[in-house]
Amino acid sequence: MRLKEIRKSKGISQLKLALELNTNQNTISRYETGEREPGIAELIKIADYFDVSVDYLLERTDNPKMQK
Amino acid sequence: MRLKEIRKSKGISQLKLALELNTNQNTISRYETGEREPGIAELIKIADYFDVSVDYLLERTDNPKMQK
DNA sequence: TTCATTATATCCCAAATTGGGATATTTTTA
DNA sequence: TAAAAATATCCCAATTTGGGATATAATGAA
Repeated sequence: MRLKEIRKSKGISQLKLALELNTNQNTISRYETGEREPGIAELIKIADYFDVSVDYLLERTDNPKMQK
Repeated sequence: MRLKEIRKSKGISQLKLALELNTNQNTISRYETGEREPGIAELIKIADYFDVSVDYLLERTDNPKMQK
């Protein structure tokens, strides 16, 4: 996941992101370290929050935005 | 997930898909009925097998292909 | 139609994975 | 360098998962 990179580019902390997504800071940390992975619903929440495609979030494309 | 629709458009059975993805027919069935959901690795396997974007698979875009 | 075959859904269960609270560690900054 | 902020890790109960087995549904040939 490109989560850490995206989050940092927006300049927000794990804690702030966690609050925005109604989860915990440790959960975000574990997504970023790859220790755990989000389910689909969470994946989509993250992509939507940052306004990027899931494919981009998963490092499957260089283009951040999904096609409509 | 748009899995059932995509699979049918390719004219293959759950069993054949399961064999291609090294899993079981009942697992595919449950993805299609929404009873269970795949992890990220499986999601990507499915998208790659059908050559569609994860966003398309997840019904987040009308365009099947991801951008490179 | 009926019977056989193929396709799909569901049951049970052990194992793996998850999220949260608490806390430790690391990083930043005053 | 001490306090504060940010991030990582520990433990654990609870949820979720995949697989084997099997039930149900759909297809189609005779």
